[in-house]
Amino acid sequence: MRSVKVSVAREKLEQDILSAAKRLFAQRGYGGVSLDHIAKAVGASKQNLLYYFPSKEELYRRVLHGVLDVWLSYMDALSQRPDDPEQAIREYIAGKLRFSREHPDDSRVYANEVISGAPIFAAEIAERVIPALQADVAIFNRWAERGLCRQVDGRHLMVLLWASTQVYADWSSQISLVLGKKELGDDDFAAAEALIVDMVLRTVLRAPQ
Amino acid sequence: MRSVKVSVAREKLEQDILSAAKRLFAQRGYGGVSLDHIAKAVGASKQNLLYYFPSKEELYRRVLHGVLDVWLSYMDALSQRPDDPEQAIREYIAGKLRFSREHPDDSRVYANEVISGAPIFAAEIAERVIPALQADVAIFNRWAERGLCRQVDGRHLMVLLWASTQVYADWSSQISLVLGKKELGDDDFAAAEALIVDMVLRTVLRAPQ
DNA sequence: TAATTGTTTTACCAATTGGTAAAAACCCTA
DNA sequence: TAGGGTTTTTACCAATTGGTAAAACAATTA
Repeated sequence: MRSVKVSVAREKLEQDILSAAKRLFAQRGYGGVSLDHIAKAVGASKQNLLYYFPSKEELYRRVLHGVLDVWLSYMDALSQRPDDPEQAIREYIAGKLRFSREHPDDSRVYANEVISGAPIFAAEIAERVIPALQADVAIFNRWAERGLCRQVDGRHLMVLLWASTQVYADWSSQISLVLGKKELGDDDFAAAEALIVDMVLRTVLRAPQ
Repeated sequence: MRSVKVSVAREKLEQDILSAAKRLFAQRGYGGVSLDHIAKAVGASKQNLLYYFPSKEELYRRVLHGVLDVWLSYMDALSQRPDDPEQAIREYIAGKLRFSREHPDDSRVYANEVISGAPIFAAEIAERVIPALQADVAIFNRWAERGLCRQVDGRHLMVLLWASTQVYADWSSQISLVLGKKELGDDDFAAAEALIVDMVLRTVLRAPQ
């Protein structure tokens, strides 16, 4: 039976810490960030931060957990339209690009962890990502069986979809240079979406027009 | 007029340091690696390492420079076959996947740097990568003019090619989980190549069969 | 208001960080 | 074998690292 007011204030600071930590981990990776950096970013002391999170690794784990929540929430588009591959694929790609646009730091934290071999993440990926992926692969297979789409290796296709959408978050600094802009805009994401959708539909659909 | 023998020994250790540093930076990022880590990895002392490289940042710069050399060396496949888009694209994709296969640490160092906003790399990317990219884009445009291929946004297409090939180095830990293997094999890279080539050719070529 | 609980601050700690200075060891050539 | 340059080691350094212990402060409730 805890007090509501205290709980709210506590939750607020806890969230502030988590989001500051996410931003910094995204930019510099786990080893490149100190508790002091994070503490200063939220205007608290390192010891105060350690009151909320017992260790740096535990804080990082919490960040990762939240990142994975967001990541997975953009992954169920395929199952929403079980009878319409074209629309399902369109929405999946649009959703993943929206994720890159709206949650670039989540994408970067995820990428950093995976690049370093997912030392902390591996178990959670195996438990949460792989089943979601297998569900999506199964959907492709069912479409193929019903003649709604061509037979494809769903696993490699999903990898390609992840790669080509998340790159617009993770590599935004380089893509900006490539496009000659300070940062990516709506038009750039629209162009990316058009290209990726076009490519995937051409490859996956049975009868492209 | 420097002594040959000394120079060879020196070069050897210098290369050892560079490659150990590359491996560690690839795995943990710049901030996650200490000079002591690198020194111990090559069996030398930190101070000895600082005799060869004046500072950690300078060592990192040297690593980045080498990485970019390798990266760019896989980027000129398009210009090798100026009259045959299909073969040029096939070879470009095969080459980039070979890069992921043979130089995964180079790919990861590159990715880490770009993800963190390319604080040190930006200038060199602008100087060396962008021109190479523009050359490739120009090739696509010329093909389109001559009716050899469909009109596409070469910049986004190149981004997609980078993303979908390098992901097999940077995300190998996650892709292994997805494929249910301990590590990626020849067959996986072959499957990836088939899918990517298929998709790109379908999209880019004027008359797909 | 007193006691209790929850939160923040102060004071530490040993280990590690990137880096310097100088002495010592090594190696080649005159 | 002596000297001179090159390389490595030893000895430091101040700052920062993640983390602990306890005191001080604030808020809530009996």
